[in-house]
Amino acid sequence: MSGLKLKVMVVTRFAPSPTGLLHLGNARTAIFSYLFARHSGGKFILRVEDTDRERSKKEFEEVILEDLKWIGLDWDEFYRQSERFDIYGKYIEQLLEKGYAYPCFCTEEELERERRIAELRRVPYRYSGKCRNLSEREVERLKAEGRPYTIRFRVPDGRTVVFEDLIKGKIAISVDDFGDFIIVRSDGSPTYNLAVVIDDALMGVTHVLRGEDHISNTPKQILIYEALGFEPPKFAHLPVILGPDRSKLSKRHGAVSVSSYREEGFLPEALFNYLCLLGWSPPDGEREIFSKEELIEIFDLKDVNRSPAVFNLEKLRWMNGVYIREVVSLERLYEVALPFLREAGYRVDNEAYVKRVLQLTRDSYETLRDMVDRLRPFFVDRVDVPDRLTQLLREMEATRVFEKVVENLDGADLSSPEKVREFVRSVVKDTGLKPRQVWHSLRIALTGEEEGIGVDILLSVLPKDRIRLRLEEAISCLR
RNA sequence: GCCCCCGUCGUCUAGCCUGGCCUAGGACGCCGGCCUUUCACGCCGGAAACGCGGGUUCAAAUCCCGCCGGGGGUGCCA
Repeated sequence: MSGLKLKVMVVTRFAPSPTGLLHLGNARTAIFSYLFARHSGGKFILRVEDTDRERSKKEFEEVILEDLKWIGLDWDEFYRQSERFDIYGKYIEQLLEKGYAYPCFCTEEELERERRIAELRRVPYRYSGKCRNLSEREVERLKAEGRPYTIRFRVPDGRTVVFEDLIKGKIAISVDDFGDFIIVRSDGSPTYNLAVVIDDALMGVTHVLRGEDHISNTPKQILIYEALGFEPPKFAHLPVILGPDRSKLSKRHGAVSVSSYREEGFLPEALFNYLCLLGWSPPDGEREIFSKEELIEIFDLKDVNRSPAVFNLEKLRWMNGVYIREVVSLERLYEVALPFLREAGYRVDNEAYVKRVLQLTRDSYETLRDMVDRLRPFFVDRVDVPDRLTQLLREMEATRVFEKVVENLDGADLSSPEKVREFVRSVVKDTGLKPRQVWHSLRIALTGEEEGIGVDILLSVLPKDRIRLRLEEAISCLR
């Protein structure tokens, strides 16, 4: 602690609504908010925005929290809006009393009709203001009748709200573009625009980082801040993430949830790193691989791009490969690989063996899913050789190779890939066959496939009894 | 339709603020070569961009204007 900074502590928050899985775009927003807070030694708050009782689901909340933790985020405070309704109630009263808001008895059908008419006439839709000036008596009467009502914010006429966005710069929006908007639903629950303002103000949020799809909400919120007598925070609207067709990344582009990437065998470190590079770039140099700690150190809003970025799975895959082969420790790789190997039904009780295999093969797969396929020969007892390849073995006179190997197996030193190559060279010499033929024959008998991991690596870790078993099986099969 | 935002290789981007160092740099992907027991990995090389049109200036990717293009919003969703 330098103790020199007298600035007010930075407080950011991530506010997901539990109406679906954690989307990559939201995950990136969360990451940027987190980095920004941690960079300045500030506070990062997680707040579940579940005011919409219809669509919010507890299961989604659980998965979102799990995904946030998985990707490496931690938070200092946690809130759930559904538990704060009484707080909102107090402020709603205040707005009503001071005339900043009023009850609206228009039904959804009525409003829907107004909207359709506006669309037909090709004019921008705004609430008509029908209930704006209802007398107190009228209001009481309608309430007494039991008519359901919402509460609308009374937007001041002719106002243009201007704010300085930390990423986009100055943004000015006229209130004519939206009109009086609903802040309390007819079931009494506050809408997003109201709850978000009260919470951000009460929680001391200083910087609101969110997707740019929220830009149009910002003037509404600023108006509420003013009506409530709160100081608005700074806003930073992040460009959205696009799919390959340049429309907002969504389900129809395929996997978009953090959990699906976890299931596909991506490492959280790699996904975190990749997401940071979408819309942000390091201030100097051309490096792309950064740890979370480094990102906390160098992250700055001024380096956030203003334009939307297209998500590129190929690059994510590449980066994941970089993490698998050279960034993470063997210990860490073992940790993340184990569940995948287990799930595939592989025998992984021998930790040293699994680690040996991983260390020798880690430079040849980009995801843990790929790894599972790639490592099959290391973890199964026997392999199936398709007829086509059995035929090929015959043509290559493979029996001679296998017999020779089995014959010399006991005395052979197969302790390393180098030693294996030495051994195979002797087999080549003894059989008089071409090196290619020998290697290829061994590959097919040992893996049942024509391509894959290096045979030298395979032979150097595979227990001799398993080598013998596969070769003997191949021999009998060829007879 | 209306409002707002954005516009450098196919994609992510550096450069733009503070014009000249830009014959525009890096990365993914792509193509070619090397390595090699296969596929990968690795190494070497290559193709590939300042949306268009005006203006300002000795000089513009960089500043100004217009156009075009893309995106987002337009909910009793967030």
